[in-house]
Amino acid sequence: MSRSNPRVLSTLERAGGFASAQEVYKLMQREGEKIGLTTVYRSLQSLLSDRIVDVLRRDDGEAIYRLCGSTHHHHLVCKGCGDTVEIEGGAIEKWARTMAEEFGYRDVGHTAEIFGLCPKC
Amino acid sequence: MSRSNPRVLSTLERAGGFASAQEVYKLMQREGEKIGLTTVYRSLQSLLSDRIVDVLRRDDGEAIYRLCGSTHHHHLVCKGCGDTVEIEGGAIEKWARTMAEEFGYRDVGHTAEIFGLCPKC
DNA sequence: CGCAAAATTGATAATGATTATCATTATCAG
DNA sequence: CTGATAATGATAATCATTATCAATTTTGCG
Ligand SMILES: [Mn+2]
Ligand SMILES: [Mn+2]
Ligand SMILES: [Zn+2]
Ligand SMILES: [Zn+2]
Repeated sequence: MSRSNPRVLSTLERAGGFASAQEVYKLMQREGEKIGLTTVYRSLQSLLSDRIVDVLRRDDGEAIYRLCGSTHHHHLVCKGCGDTVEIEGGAIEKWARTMAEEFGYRDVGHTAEIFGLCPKC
Repeated sequence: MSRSNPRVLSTLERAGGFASAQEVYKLMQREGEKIGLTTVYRSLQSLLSDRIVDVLRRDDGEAIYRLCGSTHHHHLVCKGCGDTVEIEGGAIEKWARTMAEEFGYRDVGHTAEIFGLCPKC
């Protein structure tokens, strides 16, 4: 299919935190990199399916990406400022396995996210 | 500035779980209700700011709404046929509260979903 | 009741992110 | 080198959401 363009990953690293496809694209343009918006979208999708990056949604619905730690984890996201904490999800993992087994589901995965207002907000 | 059209809330109630603005609109059309898409969007926004409904995002970014008070539950979804089971989330609720408290987050909500292959698939 | 101000409505257009096309270009195996 | 295959990116299409704005309904008061 298609591989991720390494310059996209490098740019996302340099960005530090979360960045949208549009933002990564503009960043690369500003730094004189010659790349197409399509390639940025494709690369981020590829990084996502390879679990190299995480994706979240801004309040306006725009998808934002960030480098992901290697271990499986979940997020505690601030509704106010978007600040994010990576948290451990042992209880969730067990819950997902238990529920799946109870209803005979196989090949099971899950999503879980907590959102609220951080201490600063 | 503008109030929620009560028929929108009534339709969201009847829908049972989550529904997007587009879905609420189509539902009302199918049932012969005369209403504009704009009013549906406006009403859901109003219900949101009045804390009558919660909003979440689908994977594709579409905003979905649900009644705040309705019985809270989670879903076990089949990746093959789309069949869905509503499941208890007690373990999740506790996990969410614990994590939020640990990091000082207030006004906390969460999302959680399990997906896999159902016995038939 | 009249009637004008204010609120609601909804058709329509505009916005903006994301995705689909598809021809061009780069890369690779033999 | 050469044909095949993969990557690229300009462009157009999609689609949810939001902005406009004129028409309609409701409200409040003499
Ligand atoms: Mn997990
Ligand atoms: Mn829950
Ligand atoms: Zn915050
Ligand atoms: Zn199934």
